[in-house]
Amino acid sequence: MSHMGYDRLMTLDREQVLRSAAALLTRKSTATMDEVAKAAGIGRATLHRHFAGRDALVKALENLGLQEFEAALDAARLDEGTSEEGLRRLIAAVEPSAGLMSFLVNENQLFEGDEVNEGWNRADARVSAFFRRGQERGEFRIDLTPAWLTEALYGLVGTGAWSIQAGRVAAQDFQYMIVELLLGGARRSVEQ
Amino acid sequence: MSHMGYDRLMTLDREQVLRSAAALLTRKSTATMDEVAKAAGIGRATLHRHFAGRDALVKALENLGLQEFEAALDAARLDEGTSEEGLRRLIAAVEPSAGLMSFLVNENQLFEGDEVNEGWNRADARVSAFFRRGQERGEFRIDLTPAWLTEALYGLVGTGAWSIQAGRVAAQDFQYMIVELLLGGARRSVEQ
DNA sequence: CCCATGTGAGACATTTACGTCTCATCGAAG
DNA sequence: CTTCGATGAGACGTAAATGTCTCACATGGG
Repeated sequence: MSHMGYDRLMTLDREQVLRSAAALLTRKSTATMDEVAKAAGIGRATLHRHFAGRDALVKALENLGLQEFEAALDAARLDEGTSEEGLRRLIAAVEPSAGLMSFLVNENQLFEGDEVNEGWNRADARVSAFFRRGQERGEFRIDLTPAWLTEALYGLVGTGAWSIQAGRVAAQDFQYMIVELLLGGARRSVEQ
Repeated sequence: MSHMGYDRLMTLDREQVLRSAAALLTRKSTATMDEVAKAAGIGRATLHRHFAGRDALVKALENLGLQEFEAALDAARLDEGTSEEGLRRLIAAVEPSAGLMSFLVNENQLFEGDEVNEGWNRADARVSAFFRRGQERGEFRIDLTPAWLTEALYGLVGTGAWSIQAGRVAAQDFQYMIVELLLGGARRSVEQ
């Protein structure tokens, strides 16, 4: 077997290339195909053999990110236990993909009407439904819309990933920082 | 008088060009100089007369954003009243510049070691000091570092601006969404 | 009325990244 | 050993954006 058009099965090579591309593009979203290739330790020609062009590469990254995020949603088992427990599991499951998600969150500005977007709409719906469920259970406040909480979750994950990457916060605090801020906010409450 | 090198005084023309450039680049960070010019309703040549090149344009935007953010910090009078009141004033004061800040937050990834960065370090220090002061007063929880709260504030402002721009949340909710999430989080607390 | 300044339109050369191609090499399977 | 396939290096041609330049126009002041 070798590399083929289908993207369901992907060789380890292809996956590793995507990994390093994600790591690079997270830091420098305008990186050249040549830089991407060098970062992956392969030649530019080989990169083009794997991905028809830059668009194809970005689309592959979107698919990978979406795939990982949906896997995280599955792994988080959002409907088990309290909403807080579900959220903690989700952030924990998402942490390995945070860098990639950070890139995609900032990049998705450009894309519209793609079929990829449909996939993200599904994921968004799952997150949004999770927050709504939490509201209905009385575990989440109802004056913040599920849509906003969803966006805020993405934003905080991206910010967290970038802050760690920039060395401004400690990597080990990723989950705690995000979950605690998202759940409890900065205000010091009596019940704590 | 005409346009001159100094940037402290700037003609209304220059300022308006920067405004529209910010509005465009917030939506499409890779917009062409030609697109920026057309968005500003001027010719590409004129744009180049005002700003030596794309780098100069971006740097001018950074200066404008920094200037506006520092003005917002001043206007917020962070040391008056409770920390919560200060934060509310800051978010309110920052709202008009949220789009520009959203652009800069995502763009600043690239720049390092500039003199602009020094300006942002000053601003960061002010925000961070504000959170630290709130902690010392017992108004903010101490298990979230001032550095992280600062980053989260930037991230949430950017996310809020983008979410509104994308039509996913209502513009009128900007301040409330950010302040309430940043302060109180999503958890429904007994005391409310 | 005339002139000076700023402007828009567009031509032009340059740069840069892209995408394609060729060719020599390396490695593994037969 | 031989052969087939994938790779790296690099040489192209191409497309797009940039930055500079010229020129005609228009507007406003002297």
